[in-house]
Amino acid sequence: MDVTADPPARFDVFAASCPSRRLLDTIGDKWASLVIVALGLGGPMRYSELAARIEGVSQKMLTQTLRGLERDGLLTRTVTPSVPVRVDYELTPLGYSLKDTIRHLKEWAEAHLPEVDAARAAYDRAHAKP
Amino acid sequence: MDVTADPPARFDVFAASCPSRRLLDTIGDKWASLVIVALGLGGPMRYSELAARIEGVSQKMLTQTLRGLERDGLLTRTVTPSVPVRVDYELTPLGYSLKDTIRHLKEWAEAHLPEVDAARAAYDRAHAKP
DNA sequence: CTGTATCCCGTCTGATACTG
DNA sequence: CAGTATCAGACGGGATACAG
Repeated sequence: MDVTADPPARFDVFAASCPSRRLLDTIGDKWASLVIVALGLGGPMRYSELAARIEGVSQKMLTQTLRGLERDGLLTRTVTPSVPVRVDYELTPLGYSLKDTIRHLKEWAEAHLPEVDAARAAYDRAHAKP
Repeated sequence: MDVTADPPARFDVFAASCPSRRLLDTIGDKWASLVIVALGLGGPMRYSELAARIEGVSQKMLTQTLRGLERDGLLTRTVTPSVPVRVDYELTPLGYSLKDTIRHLKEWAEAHLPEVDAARAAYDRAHAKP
């Protein structure tokens, strides 16, 4: 291995190529974060349970999201070849660690979202068309 | 104040109408989070400084992002009517508190992104076309 | 310097229909 | 049950031109 070729070790979030952008891709994904929270709450869940629990997600988006999270090593997909088939999803330790991080977001939201709402209302009032 | 009328106090992240979705809209927004980090790092910054610091952001997106954050009460916009005009942006206390939350994300990223990369590589290898 | 206004294309998403 | 395939519409976001 060539030690002279390892610039990616440093993080520069402002660089377009910073890997941290990919984390935001996951966290920011509405469905991905909901899947993580759901699995973090109640342990393994079946496909259909997730579909029922997460309001508004389409079949396509759920599948797509699960594939992405599986690829990133955040959850495992277990197929039981019964009839009909049964597929369970479960967070990996990596997935659990991310869930804890998401919990910080949740706490911030619960603590400060009312302020954001107030700020929005004030802003909209000030900029409303007369 | 009418205590009988406060159902929104409970959070159900799985409900389509949950206010927490709006937090993800902000955090997940690539440019919004970068603006917050940038301002959290070096105090107030001018429009042009932000544009220079945040690699790859277009004029349109920067302005749009700043307006959104201002509306949410996360930063203030101060216009100095000189010639040419000067505009400074600064985090509010609310914005600073969110910055701390984003820092948790950053720490997770630095600690675990290599694992995600490894997982992706393994997944892609396993699913590659032969 | 700091925006606003338009055009426009690629991506994302949701329905719908079909399969192992 | 748990997906895959396909298509059309909505939307984000960049490039460009122009204004206060």
